Amino acid sequence: MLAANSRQSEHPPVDASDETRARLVEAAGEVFARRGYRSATIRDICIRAQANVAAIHYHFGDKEALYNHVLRDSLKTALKQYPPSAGLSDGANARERLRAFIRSLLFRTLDDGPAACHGQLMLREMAEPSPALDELVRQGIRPLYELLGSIVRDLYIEYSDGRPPAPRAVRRCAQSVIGQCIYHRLARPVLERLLPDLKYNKNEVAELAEHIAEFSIAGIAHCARIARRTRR
Amino acid sequence: MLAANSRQSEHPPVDASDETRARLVEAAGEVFARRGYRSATIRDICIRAQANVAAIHYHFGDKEALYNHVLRDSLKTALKQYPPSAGLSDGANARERLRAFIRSLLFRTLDDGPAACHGQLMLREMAEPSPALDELVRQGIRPLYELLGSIVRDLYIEYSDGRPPAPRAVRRCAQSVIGQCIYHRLARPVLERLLPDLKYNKNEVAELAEHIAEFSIAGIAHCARIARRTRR
DNA sequence: AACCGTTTCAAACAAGCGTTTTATCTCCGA
DNA sequence: TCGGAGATAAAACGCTTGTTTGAAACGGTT
Repeated sequence: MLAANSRQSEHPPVDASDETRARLVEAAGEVFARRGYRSATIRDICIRAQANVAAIHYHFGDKEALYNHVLRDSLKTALKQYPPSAGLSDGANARERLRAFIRSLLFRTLDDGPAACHGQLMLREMAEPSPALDELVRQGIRPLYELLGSIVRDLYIEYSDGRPPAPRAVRRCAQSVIGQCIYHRLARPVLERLLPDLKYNKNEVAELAEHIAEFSIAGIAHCARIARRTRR
Repeated sequence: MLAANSRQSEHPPVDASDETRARLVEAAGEVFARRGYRSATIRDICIRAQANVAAIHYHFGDKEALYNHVLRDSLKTALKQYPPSAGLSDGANARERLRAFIRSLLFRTLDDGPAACHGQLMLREMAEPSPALDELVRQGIRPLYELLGSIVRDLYIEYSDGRPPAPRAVRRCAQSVIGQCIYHRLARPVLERLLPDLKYNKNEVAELAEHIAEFSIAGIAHCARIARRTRR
């Protein structure tokens, strides 16, 4: 398993211009997303990538290393395509920043285009964490979580007359926001069975984002006002 | 696969008082929840149930049939333990009914006690639907979804001056509620890494339910008031 | 005690899997 | 032209898996 392999000094040849390698990562992303880590077979991946089964060992070492590459790669791609503060002017207020955060999170997790397996991969990581989740949280999720926390805190302060909010209250409101967004990726199979004419095109997702933003702002404002009353 | 097996007239001997069968279902629930359908091995299940590997073929037919039994069984158990209208008096108003719904949903999905694998199994079904999901939605999820829909509709009407609400608006609010609840089961691995001192004991879950209810009532009220303004 | 349907058991089977091996191909510099 | 490193290919290996087999154990009835 962990025995140093004898052929190369390092698993990934740092050489650039590696066509097969890129094809493998892309194909693996689709297969891992569709079937899950365990059910995905390297044979299936290699057929899609038009490569030999041995190519995975040659380029990545083993299946798990390939999976880690795919996970990192898909997160980077998704964050580049849907940055968390997309289309936001510099002096945007908390409400606008929350809207932008929600919109980008929704688009990022619901995107189903080819090679956009990020949402499904993340979902699987949460349903069944792999050793790669630790790094994923540290480098990908924690920054987003803290960004949302600061947005919610600003909103919260706004509605509680400048009083510093309890971290626990802010955290719960932030979780309410994320929950509403991620739900649509998670429950998609159920919602499709419940509402057969369900669609997630660009317009629908944008409207959904608007709803979640309105719903959440009202919720945060309400929680802040309660806090103002009870703390006085 | 589907060939009629030649030994018995029917796979499940309808005989009651079958001890091994019950042990198998219980052990299988734990293993399927922990490892997932694919990664769970019938050998592991049978060791935990102190049974022979052939027992699964004898009692259920095959692995998939066992899984379907486990799924149905865990849903039934969870709904019995946490009924969606627990502790609700007959003339309860919409706010109280929403609170009860949220509380029971949270407890049902977050319960981790032995043989309470319902939450994790459902999560896995949503991350990777199996053929059993269709029936699960029809018999388990749809009734809950419709119950929540009627509660939200009542609340909505209350805040929009008796005007009949748009089904789409009600649906979105209901999804916002469910999303906030299910999130905590889904994101548990992430939240544990983000907030190392996270606990989900009875008190915490009850407080969480209270937060989600307050947050949601404010959100629904806000959406209803917007509708009242724009429809006039 | 003999019988018979039900249940359990140890062992084997066949398929699929990740991985490894060994050989071949492809360039490019000497 | 040769040599050799990088990359690909086909085949096989060893292991785990779900399933099946055929016999043994059990328990009640005649």
